Amino acid sequence: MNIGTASDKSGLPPKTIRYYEDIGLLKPGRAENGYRDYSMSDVHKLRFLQRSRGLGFSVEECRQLLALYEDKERASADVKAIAQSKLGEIERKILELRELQHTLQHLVAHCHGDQRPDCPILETISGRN
Amino acid sequence: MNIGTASDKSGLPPKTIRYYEDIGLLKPGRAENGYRDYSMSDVHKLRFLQRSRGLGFSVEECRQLLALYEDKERASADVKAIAQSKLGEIERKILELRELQHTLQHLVAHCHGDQRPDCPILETISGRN
DNA sequence: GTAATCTTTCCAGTGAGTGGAAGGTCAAGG
DNA sequence: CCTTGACCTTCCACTCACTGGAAAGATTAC
Repeated sequence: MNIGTASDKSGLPPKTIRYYEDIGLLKPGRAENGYRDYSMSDVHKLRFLQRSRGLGFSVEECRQLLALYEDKERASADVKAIAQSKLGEIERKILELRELQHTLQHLVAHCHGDQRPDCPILETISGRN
Repeated sequence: MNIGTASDKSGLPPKTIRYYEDIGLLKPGRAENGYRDYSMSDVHKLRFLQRSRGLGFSVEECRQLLALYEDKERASADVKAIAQSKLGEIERKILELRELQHTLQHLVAHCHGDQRPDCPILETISGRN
């Protein structure tokens, strides 16, 4: 199938699919006319990439995951290690996000919402101390 | 203080601090010798940038967030509106991350982490379950 | 006094795409 | 058969938010 169909089936834009080929993630066949020709197996890999990128894995991590996916003798310990390190990152991000949420909530709570320019929280945070 | 100290205190690399100056996020003073000279107020802004960037806000969004601290002449109603819209974004980000966290936690919990070839993480990513 | 460690500027490269031009191909309608 | 429009191809440039490195000047430590 052509790249457009593969794009529809995988959820990845054609540009991205070509980019993934550029960086060696998958090599589809070529039709007589020079068009890329995607097999169902290629589409499965594209979907795999689409999902794992969406889970926050970097392209390099996706390359590793894809290799493990393709390798029937893979060790699931490798996959687990990658996923666990991602979990650590996610947790840190959530904690930081909550901190920022707190800061902004204070800001909003103490903001009069009228035309007066004074805002005690702004003054504090902008480093008067 | 010099850029190195500001870097230590803010957690941002000197390169990034200079970049933020380049794109007009903050303009430190200059010492006699031409070195950038950071005040505590500058350091607070840098720390704020460090946090908000780490949470997925774009530099343009950070510019707006920073304006909440800097622009004391702004009608506080505007300040409040911007802060509240950012709060909405933060909440959505937290929810998204929690979903991702749940998915990955579930997958890690069911992954044996041994040499057996079946791995629920890969199976899920590849979309057959 | 000299070596190590800043700091400065500028230029180039990264990751992960995205946009657009110039041209080749294909299926449908008149 | 011809044209139109939707595809497809390559290539080059651009994005964003940095990051690395070179060359040169300033400061600090022994």
